[in-house]
Amino acid sequence: MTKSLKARIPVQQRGIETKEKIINAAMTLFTEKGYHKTNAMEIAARADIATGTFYSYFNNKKEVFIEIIIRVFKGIAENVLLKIELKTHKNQADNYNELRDLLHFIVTNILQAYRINNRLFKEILAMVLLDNEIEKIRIKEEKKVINLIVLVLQTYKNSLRTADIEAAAVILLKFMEEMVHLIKFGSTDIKEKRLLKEIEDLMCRYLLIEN
Amino acid sequence: MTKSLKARIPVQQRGIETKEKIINAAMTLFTEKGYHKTNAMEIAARADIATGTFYSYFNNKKEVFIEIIIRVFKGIAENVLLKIELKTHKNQADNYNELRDLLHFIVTNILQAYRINNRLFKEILAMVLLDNEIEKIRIKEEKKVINLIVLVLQTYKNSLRTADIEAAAVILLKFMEEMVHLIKFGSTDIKEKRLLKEIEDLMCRYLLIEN
Amino acid sequence: MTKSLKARIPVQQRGIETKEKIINAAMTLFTEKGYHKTNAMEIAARADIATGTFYSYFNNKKEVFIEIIIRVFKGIAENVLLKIELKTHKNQADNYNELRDLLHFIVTNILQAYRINNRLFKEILAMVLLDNEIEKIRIKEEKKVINLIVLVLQTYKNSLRTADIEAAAVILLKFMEEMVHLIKFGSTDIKEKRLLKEIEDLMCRYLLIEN
Amino acid sequence: MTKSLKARIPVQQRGIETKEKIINAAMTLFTEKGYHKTNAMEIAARADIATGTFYSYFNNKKEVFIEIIIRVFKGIAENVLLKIELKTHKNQADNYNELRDLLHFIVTNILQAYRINNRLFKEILAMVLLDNEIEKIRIKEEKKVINLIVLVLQTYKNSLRTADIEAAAVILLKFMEEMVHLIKFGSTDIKEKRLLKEIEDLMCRYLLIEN
DNA sequence: AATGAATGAGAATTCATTCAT
DNA sequence: TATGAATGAATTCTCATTCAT
Repeated sequence: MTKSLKARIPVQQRGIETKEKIINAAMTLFTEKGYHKTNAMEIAARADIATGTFYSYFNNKKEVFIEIIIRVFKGIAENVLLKIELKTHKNQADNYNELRDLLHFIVTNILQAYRINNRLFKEILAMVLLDNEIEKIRIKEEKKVINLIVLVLQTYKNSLRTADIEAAAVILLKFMEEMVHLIKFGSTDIKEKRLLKEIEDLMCRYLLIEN
Repeated sequence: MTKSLKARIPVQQRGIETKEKIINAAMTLFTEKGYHKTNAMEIAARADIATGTFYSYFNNKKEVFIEIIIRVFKGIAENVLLKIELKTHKNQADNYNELRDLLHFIVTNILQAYRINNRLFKEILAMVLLDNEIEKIRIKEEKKVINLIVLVLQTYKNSLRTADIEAAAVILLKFMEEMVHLIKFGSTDIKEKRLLKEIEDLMCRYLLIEN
Repeated sequence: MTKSLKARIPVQQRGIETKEKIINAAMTLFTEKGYHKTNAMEIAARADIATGTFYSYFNNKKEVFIEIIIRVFKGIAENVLLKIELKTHKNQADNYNELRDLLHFIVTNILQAYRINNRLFKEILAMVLLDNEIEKIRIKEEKKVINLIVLVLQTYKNSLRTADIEAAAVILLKFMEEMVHLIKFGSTDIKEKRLLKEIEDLMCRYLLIEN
Repeated sequence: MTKSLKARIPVQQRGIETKEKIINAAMTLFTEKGYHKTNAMEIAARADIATGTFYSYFNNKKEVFIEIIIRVFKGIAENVLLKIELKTHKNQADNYNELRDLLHFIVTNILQAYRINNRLFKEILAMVLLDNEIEKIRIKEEKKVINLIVLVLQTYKNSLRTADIEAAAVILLKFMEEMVHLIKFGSTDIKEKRLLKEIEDLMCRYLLIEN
């Protein structure tokens, strides 16, 4: 805790590059062998720096992982949420088909954004479960997304079957997350297309008033 | 593989009791401080046996954890699935209200069965993500549940909106799992009652033909 | 194989000295109490370094022993073979007495080179028998010596009774080795002088044409 | 030492059979995986008895090995020495050819007697080097053989070039031992036939007066 | 006598982190 | 600031032997 003051915040170009090298090396190794089986010396070796240098930039292994996790979360957020926001604002009509379109667009974009390696992603999910600090980061990021979903849903208020928008937002987010994991990393034999159809049907039937 | 032959299979009553003591001690410690922060010597100490004795019954810490995980899975399965099966067969009419009742019954029972400690459960979920061997066990258990869900859904075929029962079963299971985690261990401020209402609504609207 | 990459190759003077300290400490302990009864922690303690430091330079106890064995082999080779080579090239006449002189010179020099401690030597011999990797090193070194003996014998071709120089070289090497062990570490009561006389007689009678 | 009183000496047929089972199991395992890598529990398991039973018959692992070593030594002695003794006494003439015949007979018989498995034999040789107790047993057995060789040589006194029969006996025994190891377990590419010719030549030239 | 469960000291090894140069 | 050497507590795992039944 007090220690965290120690880690250097690079200002010079060289320092920034070194930090970047460390993060990339760590990411490669976490992907290859997992977080727990990677150690600081290896990361340093892979980044082509001395062990001591590693500890100039990060106080410990976990800090690098947190940095990576934040980037992954941010990466997905930036790629997906932004697009959704834009799409939403362009698409103000509130009839069934257009909303169905929007939901399709969202699911498709999330799936596209999950370009992350299976192994690394599992490591991140596990770490979220095992480490309180990282769990908090996840919750914080999640809150942002939930807020956005609430906003989007409110835009279409009149077409919604559901009154409790907050609860619906949480449930929808969790559902979509789980579905992305199922499609991307799941063990089912069912083809993506079939799953996607049911997923969209489920969301539409739950959310939208049909005529 | 070859090593696994080493683990002793107790024949005497005394040995069976010792193995049980080890499993209980391990479960307590995994719950208290997590799997990764518990070591074999501690488990032995808590079980009031020698370190060597631990290694007579299990080749390593992971093996005890697998034993515990299997028991947890089995425990949930036996407590929930059985009830569902019984309920299903008693309730053959296929009108909307009765099916809604059944879904309510299922969700309620799953929630009741998840009496497991938060910490231990997170450790198990993390382990499923991190360890292939344990992932396989999970997948195997999951397949059984999916098959049961398929059976139940087929019983109510005529009342279902959904044609693709297999896909629906997988999606429903994942959804319910995630919702249980959300309610039991989630970080949302939304009260259980509100969430439950939306969860049931979602499932009914997705599955059932309304009149 | 993959693991062997782990062992640090010292670049700084300090590291080189540490490695040397470890080898010396190990040699002392193997001599004092034997290889099997010495453990890595003891070696580290004797070398005045931390246990971990030992494992920075060697992956395990065996690796230090291999290093020592190679040095012992090389030590004998350098001390003996070189002298023999020099002597051989100075001594080109091929009459009986000069050859007898040469054989005497060789045996005497080998005996002098075996200044190694009895205990350590037995440990090495045992290890050659027990460990394939070390056996291979021995065989490799032996091949070099046999080649040299073949060369020496060929120089004196005309004076030899034996046509099959390769077979003779192998047999002579094994014989000399065994005789050195007998004299240095053997349990016989017979005095070195008597043994040496017979050993030289044997070699001369076997090898040389008498007039 | 005091403990040795504990080991049961079986008198009943059943006990004798159990002891025999243990020795056979140990021999198999020492052959398969070496002495050091075999443990008491494994031996018991292979012999189909309980661990405790093992310790009723032997005070420790080494005792079984000693028993095996003695049997191996005795086995070679009985198969070889006896034959040599008989042959010697039948063959009293002392001319060159008959002695050469005898030497050939001896070498051939020793080679035949070494039917022992390579691995086990190396283990025994290593143990002789590493363990004083076992070394003593070897020395004792060797003394017997040396005495027999002395006796045989004295029988042919008049045909011998060598005056120092004791020294010659020791040297010859060591030489023959080494040659058997070379032929049986050695790493040379040279064919047995070539080696045997040189070995016999060597012994004859060393020992016998030629005309 | 036989069984197999239990012991526990001890060995090998790792690695996050600090420190001397 | 960078390097890489050093630390040493912590952990896993083994196995000869004893003991309770």
